[in-house]
Amino acid sequence: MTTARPYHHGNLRHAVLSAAVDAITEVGPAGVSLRDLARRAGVSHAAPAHHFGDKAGLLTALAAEGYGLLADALDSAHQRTQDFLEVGVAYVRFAVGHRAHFEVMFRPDLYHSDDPEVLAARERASKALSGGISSLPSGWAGPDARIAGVAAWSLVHGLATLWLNGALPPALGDDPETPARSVAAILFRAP
Amino acid sequence: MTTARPYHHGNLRHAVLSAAVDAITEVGPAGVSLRDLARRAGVSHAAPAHHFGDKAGLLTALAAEGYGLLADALDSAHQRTQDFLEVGVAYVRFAVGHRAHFEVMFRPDLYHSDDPEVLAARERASKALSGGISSLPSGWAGPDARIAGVAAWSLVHGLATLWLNGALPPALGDDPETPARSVAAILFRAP
DNA sequence: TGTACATCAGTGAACGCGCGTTCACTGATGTAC
DNA sequence: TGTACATCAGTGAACGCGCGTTCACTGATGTAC
Repeated sequence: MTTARPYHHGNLRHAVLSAAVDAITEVGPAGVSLRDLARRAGVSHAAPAHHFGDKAGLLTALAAEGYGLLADALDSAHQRTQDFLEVGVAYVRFAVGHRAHFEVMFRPDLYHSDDPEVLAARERASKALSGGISSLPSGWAGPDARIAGVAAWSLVHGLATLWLNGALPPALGDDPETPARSVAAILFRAP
Repeated sequence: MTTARPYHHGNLRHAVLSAAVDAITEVGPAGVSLRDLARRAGVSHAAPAHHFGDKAGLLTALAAEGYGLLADALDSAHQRTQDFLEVGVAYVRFAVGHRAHFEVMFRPDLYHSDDPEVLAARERASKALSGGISSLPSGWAGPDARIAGVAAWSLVHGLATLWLNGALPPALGDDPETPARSVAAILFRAP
């Protein structure tokens, strides 16, 4: 951050991605325009396209970053608590705390979902989530661990999505971690 | 459907809503334009706005219709099977079979979510879903029936959303009802 | 240390396009008499 | 049964706007000598 704005921005990539997070939080991933991001970042309107190619390229970078952050959050929760329930809670916390990333990640039609960086980060997040199943009481997962993983993922993903949409009853309070812990406890209680 | 196109369309409302379902299925709710719907419905570009006011008005009608269809589907499944697991499966079936309606319904920022018709239909769908909890083995819901309802809703909503996003492993097959039944069975097994 | 030059990140004017909205209009339909 | 008139659903030309993209350019930086 120099005082006088130099000709070379220095960190245009970061500035545009950061503007994208703000804009997406306000208007959603589909409503964002490259010109608006340029305005927010204080650069010429053609700069974002110059750097990212096009809007899909920008959102690809954001999705990859998002999957990386999610993987970090899940891994950290797992190592910290050794409790898969808390991994589920971390998933919900990530979705609500990184709404823009989360919304882009699950709209593969908006970005290049076969981008190598995206694939690698997604694989890492997927492993962090499904791998945690093993820390549950033995026998919980039942005969099909894959289906158990889908159930756990669906539960936390659904709760996060409904929460972000404002679809859940206001009586649940302000903190999504509370209902997240409650519903996860229902799913994960011993069979 | 008369042979020569008359000056008065006769059922512009239905024609535009139907075009909207097609368009949303192709490009998502945010990507739809009134001019495109007019083209698809074979009417002048100003006709949709004339009838629905604006895009939010159109999507409001679609959301109300969607909540009504969902309520019907859940009620029907409940009465047919007396099994809440099958109500959950019906939820997933509705989401996948009526993708356009489903996607609009859970984007309240795109329409007038306080519209009386929307509120009434949503209330009906909500009752159909949470009311079914009572058909579960007594004691399943535990001390807090509201949280149990949130868990059930989150599970089926999450599965439907992940399925529609193409986020789930292809190994699950082509029919979302199979994993829906499996994950619901995990959640609903006796405590 | 100084000079010349290649590189390339970012600029800004210009373009064509599809959009929502406006508004005077057209013509089909329904009702009063 | 026929005529006059009000209503209103839908038309189509016109507008201004923000968009993505193109492209010749500018100027900062790094490297060779």
